[in-house]
Amino acid sequence: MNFTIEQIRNKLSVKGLKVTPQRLAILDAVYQLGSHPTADQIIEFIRHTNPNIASGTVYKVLDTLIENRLIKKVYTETGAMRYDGIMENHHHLYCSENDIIEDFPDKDLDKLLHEYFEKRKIKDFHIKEIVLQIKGTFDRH
Amino acid sequence: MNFTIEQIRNKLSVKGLKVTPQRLAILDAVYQLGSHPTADQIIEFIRHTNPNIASGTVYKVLDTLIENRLIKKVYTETGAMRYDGIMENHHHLYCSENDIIEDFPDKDLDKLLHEYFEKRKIKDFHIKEIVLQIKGTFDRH
DNA sequence: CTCACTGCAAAGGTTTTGCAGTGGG
DNA sequence: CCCACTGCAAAACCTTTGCAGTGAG
Repeated sequence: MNFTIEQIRNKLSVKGLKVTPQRLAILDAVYQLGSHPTADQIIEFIRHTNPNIASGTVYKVLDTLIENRLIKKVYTETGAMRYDGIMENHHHLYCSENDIIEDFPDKDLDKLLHEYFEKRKIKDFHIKEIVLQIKGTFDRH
Repeated sequence: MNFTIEQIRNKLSVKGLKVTPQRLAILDAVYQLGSHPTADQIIEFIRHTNPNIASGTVYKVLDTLIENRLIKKVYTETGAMRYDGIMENHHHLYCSENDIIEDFPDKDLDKLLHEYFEKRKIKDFHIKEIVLQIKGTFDRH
């Protein structure tokens, strides 16, 4: 996931958000860090180029980005929230041994699930999104 | 999910755990409360019969129960962890509007997924468990 | 120029930890 | 009896909040 600063600037503009150096840095960090960073990892990463950023600001910006559908939260096993810059539907491989979460996009699987739930309606429930938590272990890493 | 105190006592014994009033109360609370209580809800529930229990103890006992595969953690959107007494494979309906998490057992779906991943092997990853996060909204409630 | 955004610091909520004392096997 | 478990209180975490000051549009 590589976006230029110009592309990131544009993503913010399109949503009517003010383009601040902090927002650029944070969204860039989510993209560059890739594998579902925590707020803390984002702060760490940003401090290299942006030493004065406040952690409160990072949380506020992350919330704003979520509200504007530029990033997503990922539910995790540990206390800390993680953030995900990929907005296309995809699933997650969880390895509890080393706390890794990998992306698992699979169009065929999405199609299969869609067809299944077309037939198998859930009473009184309207599905918006289905995310698989595929838990297991990596053979290497 | 209704277990007698004797059954709960037995579940603990089988795992080689000491049967203490606190552990009985906590496991009983997870079963009785049903829909994925938080630690706080468990403490609240237990205090009625067990006013002196320490919250630290509750967290320790919950960890012990998880290690011994008597309960599971449920990943959630908010900061707080939730606990689940159903050990059979099942999925979850998430409604973010009212923070409800409902169980969704579905053997046919499990079979479908199992067959799918028999064919569609994930490189270097060994699947232990698949849980669907089915996100959406309840029509009533 | 103005209002949304940032920095700072304090507070809030949840979970963990250490240690002395207790009770289950 | 002995070691695992509990109660208590402090601390560690992560995240939110309020407010004064700043800067993007």
